Amino acid sequence: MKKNVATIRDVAAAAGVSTATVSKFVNGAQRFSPAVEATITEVIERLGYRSNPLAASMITGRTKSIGLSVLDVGNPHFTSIVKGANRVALAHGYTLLLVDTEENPERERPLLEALSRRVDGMIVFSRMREAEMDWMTQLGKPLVFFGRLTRLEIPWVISDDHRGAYMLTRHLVSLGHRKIAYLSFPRSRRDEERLGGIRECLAQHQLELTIHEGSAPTAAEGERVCSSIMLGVEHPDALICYNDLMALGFMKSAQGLGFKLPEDISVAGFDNIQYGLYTSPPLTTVDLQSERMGVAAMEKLIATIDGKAQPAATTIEPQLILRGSTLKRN
Amino acid sequence: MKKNVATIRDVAAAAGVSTATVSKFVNGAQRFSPAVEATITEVIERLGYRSNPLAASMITGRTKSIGLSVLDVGNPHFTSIVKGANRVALAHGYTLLLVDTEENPERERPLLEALSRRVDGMIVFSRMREAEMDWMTQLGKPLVFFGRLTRLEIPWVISDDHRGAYMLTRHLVSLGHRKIAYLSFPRSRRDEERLGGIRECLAQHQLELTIHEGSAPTAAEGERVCSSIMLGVEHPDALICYNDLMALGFMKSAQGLGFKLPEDISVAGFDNIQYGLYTSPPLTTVDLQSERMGVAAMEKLIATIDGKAQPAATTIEPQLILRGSTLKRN
DNA sequence: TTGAAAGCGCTAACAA
DNA sequence: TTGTTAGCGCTTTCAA
Repeated sequence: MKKNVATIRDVAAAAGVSTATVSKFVNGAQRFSPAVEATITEVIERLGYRSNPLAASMITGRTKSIGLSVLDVGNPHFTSIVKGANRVALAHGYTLLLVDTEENPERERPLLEALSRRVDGMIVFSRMREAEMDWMTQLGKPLVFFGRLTRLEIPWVISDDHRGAYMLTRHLVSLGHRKIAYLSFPRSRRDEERLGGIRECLAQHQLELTIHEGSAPTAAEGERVCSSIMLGVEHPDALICYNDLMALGFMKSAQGLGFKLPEDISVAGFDNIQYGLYTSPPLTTVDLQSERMGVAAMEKLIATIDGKAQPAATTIEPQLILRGSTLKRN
Repeated sequence: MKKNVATIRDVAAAAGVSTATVSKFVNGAQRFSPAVEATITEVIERLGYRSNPLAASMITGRTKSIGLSVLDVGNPHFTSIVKGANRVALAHGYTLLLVDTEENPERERPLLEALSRRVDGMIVFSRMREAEMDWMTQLGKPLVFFGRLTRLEIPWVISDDHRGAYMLTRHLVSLGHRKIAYLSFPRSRRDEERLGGIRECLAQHQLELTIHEGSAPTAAEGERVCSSIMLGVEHPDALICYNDLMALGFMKSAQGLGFKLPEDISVAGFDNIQYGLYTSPPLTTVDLQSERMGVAAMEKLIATIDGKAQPAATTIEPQLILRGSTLKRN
């Protein structure tokens, strides 16, 4: 596997035309005389010529690739976002530059700064607070952000977490639950929105909320906190988890402790990851439409790159998915 | 967010030195007089100069990015590979260009051909047969392939699927299973290796194998085929699935049909995806070490790029993970 | 230690 | 319709 890659000059020379002509031909920029067209086609084929995209990008300033930064591709929520974004990118001829910051905020800035020079735009999922994000707007590239922004002029895409949480809580209350607890993940900006939705609903019913703090949005963390939630003086009769992964871990651990689900406690999460379908009982959840979020973000970014005006914010409506992990109390 | 990006010339002019000097300084190519060093440092800082990686790549021919092509990021097996590969890439200063071919073979070639011009090397997961892959070696970039190759001179990384299948089957036989079935996925090159391992073991015990063909490596497919496997004249007492996803779907569906697992049928898969832990019963599986495969592939590729000699093949040993979905017969 | 100059492979006016 | 020319921003001999 070695070099000898044909350049546009080789093609031009072999075809007896100028490089400009070849360039225009390759980019389909105009029409040509049949003779020239035939020759160039033949020469390109024979030499196996392919335009060097780097050289082209240098001049046009467009790389036809888009940076996507997520917190953890291993989390199905983010994986779905990547899927959705990738599909749209592909359809528009863009390639995805993936960055997985692995929930490490220090990593984000240098990674994104480097990335920004190689892409036409970026889609960013971050744990940073808005006050620490000003540098992003200095990057000189179109951006789309996952999450609500109040000050920075970056278009964003969000799911309506508050509403989703409200819907879920309301359902739990209507099932007769009175001792509702929330397993939180305060590091996430979405945590407080979910908490807000839960609180709003509980307040309307004069119910209390118990909060247990989680320190990672993972199944392992759900397992870890389970005993402290379930083996206190009085355990909740329903637990809302920050996400499905935590719910999965919690359920497993609770069952290991001898609790019957959903009889002893109803459990629900957020994200509607596929794997919530395969637990026993299957997991009630709020579908945040992860893949659609990815699609929406990528569409918005590409439209911005193409100079089409875009509404700054896109909100995606969640859907409550009822399954066996939540049960009516009597 | 607009242009006004400082170039190396701006820095050189402002610092009163040549662009060559700035270039060498930025790349740490040599030592400088304190005066020059101080000035350049200051000017770079003041102008917010960052080297344009595209321009640099044009000359050096190195992009510091690596293409990774997988069949479906949504499949946890591939997600883990991406995780592993990404971690190594990051540690070596490389960025990942992700390609998700979505199990669509026609897509692979054009995608990889385009990709090859923007990266220093590629790691490829493909459903293509070796006979159709010659064009890959023409790409002029270092490659690493996931899967065994006999003719092409591309380094590869594999898990020992044959051995993994053998181990699993042997365990099932030792548990007393006699009517073993395999839910296959013939489109995958690894399917026959797994099949081979199963067959070898069963032959040693004079046992028959029933094969059910699956058409997608997904949970949905596992659900779909369940009834035809379980509701025939006589159902198997153990089912090995091509992968964990199919096993997850199968188990759910079987339980829906009223079967008790693992009493009525033992089920096992391949990959050791995280979610096999959260089913009831949890899934027995063969851990193919997905993340380690990603790590190995990336390490091998980077070593190749760096001109370090590498053994052509790396085989990763699988590990049998026993959980509740397989049970002793009596 | 520093600089001059020659490109890397391509595109984009502008002319012809 | 085709060609000339002037770079894009950077690295790299080679000479000073």
